[in-house]
Amino acid sequence: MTRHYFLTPEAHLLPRWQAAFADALPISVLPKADTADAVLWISTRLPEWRATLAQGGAGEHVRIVVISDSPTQAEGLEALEAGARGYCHALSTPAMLREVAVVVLHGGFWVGPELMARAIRATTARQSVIADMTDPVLERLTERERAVALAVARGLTNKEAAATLDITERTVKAHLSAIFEKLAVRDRMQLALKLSPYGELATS
Amino acid sequence: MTRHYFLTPEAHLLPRWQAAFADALPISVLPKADTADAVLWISTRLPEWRATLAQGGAGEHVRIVVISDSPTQAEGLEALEAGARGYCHALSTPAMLREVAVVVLHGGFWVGPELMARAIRATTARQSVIADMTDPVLERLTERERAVALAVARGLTNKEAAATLDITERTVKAHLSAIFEKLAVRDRMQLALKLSPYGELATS
DNA sequence: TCACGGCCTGTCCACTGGTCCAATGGAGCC
DNA sequence: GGCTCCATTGGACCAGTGGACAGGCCGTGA
Repeated sequence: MTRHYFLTPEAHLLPRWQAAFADALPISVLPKADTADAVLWISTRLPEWRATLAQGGAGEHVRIVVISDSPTQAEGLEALEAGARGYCHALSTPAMLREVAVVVLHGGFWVGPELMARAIRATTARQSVIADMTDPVLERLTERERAVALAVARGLTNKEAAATLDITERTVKAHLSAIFEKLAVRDRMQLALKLSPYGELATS
Repeated sequence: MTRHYFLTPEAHLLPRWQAAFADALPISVLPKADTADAVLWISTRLPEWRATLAQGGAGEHVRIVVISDSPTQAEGLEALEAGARGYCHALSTPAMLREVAVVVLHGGFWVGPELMARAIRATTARQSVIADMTDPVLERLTERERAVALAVARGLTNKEAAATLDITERTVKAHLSAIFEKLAVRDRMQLALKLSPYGELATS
């Protein structure tokens, strides 16, 4: 049988929680290790909910759902990052709570679609930059200049860039002059700042 | 009743798909609008799976799960970004497929834990940095050093930093030496790279 | 063939960046 | 009063940077 623990500062159940799960248990501290499947509902009204979440989710068969009186995207992300499998409104209807329980007990994640969209977007935005070599800034440079620009923006000195590209330090300077001219920057620092979104790219 | 459509190039079912859902239907083109709940399983062996996913997921009561013969995180992110509610291995066991179906039909997302972790990490990394003013890196510096560090990381020359902070260029150098020492970086470029997450902060 | 552009290299020079050594004044602590 | 930490500045010195000017090699296209 699946147990539903509700961890709140007041250690009592809201009527709708009881309506959702007949066997709901109000608690004020983490329950003992439970062999059976269980859902641990943690309220964000608990000041130390983050810490509790972090320790409670460690290698257990317990699914944790964070419930908030006023859900925000930032808070949701925190909850998920800390190991929660779900994040929802504390005043969700009993039917909704049961949905959430079904999802997390079956290995899924329950988050708002907007939150999910945001999480995904942030992830892909990062790598799309990496994948996208034909940027307006970099495409103005020749292939060799691009290599020099990335090396320098990575923090290498002229000598080091020369070594990695197997050319003379003088040549690096020549390319740099062209780069500064084309990108309208005065020095390597401004170049690095202009190319900062490509930081991950340059490092790899 | 829940319908399960399997969209593949060959338009035939694998045995395990049939084992998972008695009413599974093999298709080669998008089905007509379905009023009932339905799960649309799209195989990545379909060359145009991205496009199909994008148009198929538009405002329907159909949950889309992308199945891949060789799942990767990048592909998973693409799928989720394009509107899929789940992403899993095409050769998952029937029991697993049923789990996935339960989750997505109840409004959840089914993604690998690693994938989820990555998505979350990418999102929170950016903003936690901005929100967190007392970072281990910057808090190792004195107040004055911090100001110099941010100015320099912003791309200012020593002379300019001196002017904005209303001190001598010589003093800027002194602070910089201390900064390089404390943060264990060799020059202003490395400093800028180390502080690059603070770019937004420094500019403002 | 000649012109043009990308790529590579060289020398000379002025400026910038970074370090070493050294010093002063102020704030806080035992 | 000593003592420590911080901010400030100075001089000297050398490595790193960037510009000016000049040349060579090679491929494409008029």
